[in-house]
Amino acid sequence: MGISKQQAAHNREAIIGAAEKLFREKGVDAVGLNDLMDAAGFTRGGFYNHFKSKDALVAAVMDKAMQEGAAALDAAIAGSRAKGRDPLEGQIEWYLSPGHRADVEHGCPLSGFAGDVRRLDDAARERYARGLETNLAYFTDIVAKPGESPAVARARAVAVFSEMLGALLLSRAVAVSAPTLSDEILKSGRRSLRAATGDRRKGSVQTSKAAMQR
Amino acid sequence: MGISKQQAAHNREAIIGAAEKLFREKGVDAVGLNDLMDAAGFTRGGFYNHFKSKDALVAAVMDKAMQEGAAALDAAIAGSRAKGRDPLEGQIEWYLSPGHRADVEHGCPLSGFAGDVRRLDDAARERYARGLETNLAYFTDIVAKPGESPAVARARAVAVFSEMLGALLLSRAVAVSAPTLSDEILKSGRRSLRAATGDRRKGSVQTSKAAMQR
DNA sequence: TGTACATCAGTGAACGCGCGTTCACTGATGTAC
DNA sequence: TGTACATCAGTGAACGCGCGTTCACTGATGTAC
Repeated sequence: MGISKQQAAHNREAIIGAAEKLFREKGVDAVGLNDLMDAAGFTRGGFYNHFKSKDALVAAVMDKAMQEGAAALDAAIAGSRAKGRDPLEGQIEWYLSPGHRADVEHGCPLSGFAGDVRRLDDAARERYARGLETNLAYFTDIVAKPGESPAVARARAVAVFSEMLGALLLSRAVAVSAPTLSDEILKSGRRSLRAATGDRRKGSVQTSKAAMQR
Repeated sequence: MGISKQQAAHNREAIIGAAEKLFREKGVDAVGLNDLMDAAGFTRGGFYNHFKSKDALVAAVMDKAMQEGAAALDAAIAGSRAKGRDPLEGQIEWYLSPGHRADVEHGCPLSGFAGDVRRLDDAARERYARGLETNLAYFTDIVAKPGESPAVARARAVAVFSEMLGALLLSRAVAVSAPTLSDEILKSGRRSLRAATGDRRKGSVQTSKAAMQR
């Protein structure tokens, strides 16, 4: 079964794609290479033509997830600005929505892998940390208030994102066993974050312009 | 090797204790019954004299962890009050401390199991949800401002705890690969929560109420 | 441009290993008389 | 109170299974001439 280089590269991406989906859904440990290769449409043995080991795949998956996450955030911010809406508000509404709670697969990778990272190997953990750093840079941008020092904006970005991620994780943790509580967590998070960031909008012309530049 | 009923009950607790430690540290999936029974000081086979299955053990461990967590929180609140200190501030300082970040084993079980819950079986998930509910009841108590409606206090409790848990999880996720960022997350969380709850003492009830309602 | 051959992605059986669980066995504990 | 026996916690070998990984093999692709 000879295969063109182009096709091979395409197949490699298919494996990473299938892995990302399964890893987020079931956890890295719980997904076997057998299931994985089946899902990607190949037989077990071919895996090692593409990756040195399962750990190497995990690192590649983390890379892809973080890159996609950053691209999605970037696009969402640009979209909000194009419509004259506040990007931070848009993020909060989406992040703490029932839709995002249900869609671990395509949602924020920082939340999707939050439970696993601590136990993954060095390469994967490093990529996660880099992804978080990128994410916080975006948030520093969109939480900034006019005249605020970068350090203060950054600190608020960290706090805001912590609350978003914490609420989403707790909400997901009890989504099946306590759906009412799960909804309540999302709702309280949305309200609290809206209140904590809402005063930013008054005079936000300056903000968004400044934010655009950096 | 006949054994007294008392000794047997004691041994059962030893298994649960060893399991709790290992589950939190390595994750439920990653701990085999072999390792587990070794750690508890017994041979593999005896496990099934005490538990129907690994899932049954997981539920028992979750029970114990949540019970201990609630007891510790209760004691900490009582301690703070006895010393005339603010229990919420005490909780925030402890929760977002480097010590708690490092001590997954004995720390807050809601954070320790946050990554695993979604994938555990019904019994374990239910106990986690009940533990979270208990925890939020305590927090509603300690975040409450004079004259505040219970619903508003509850919403703030959920938001405050979400931020605490999110910051702790993110901090732990990058503790090895990005220690500076990890420290920064704890620090920003402490500051943000102190600021958001500090006005409670000065009795500026009106302001915060208005802020929460919208 | 056409032929000969090396490359290498994909196959599927097999490897050793550790998993969760079962089992026959043991012997002190706890109970019935 | 003393004896006879059922109970059941702990033992350690064994079960089938799926894991991550290796391997010899295949055949179309890509390359050298």
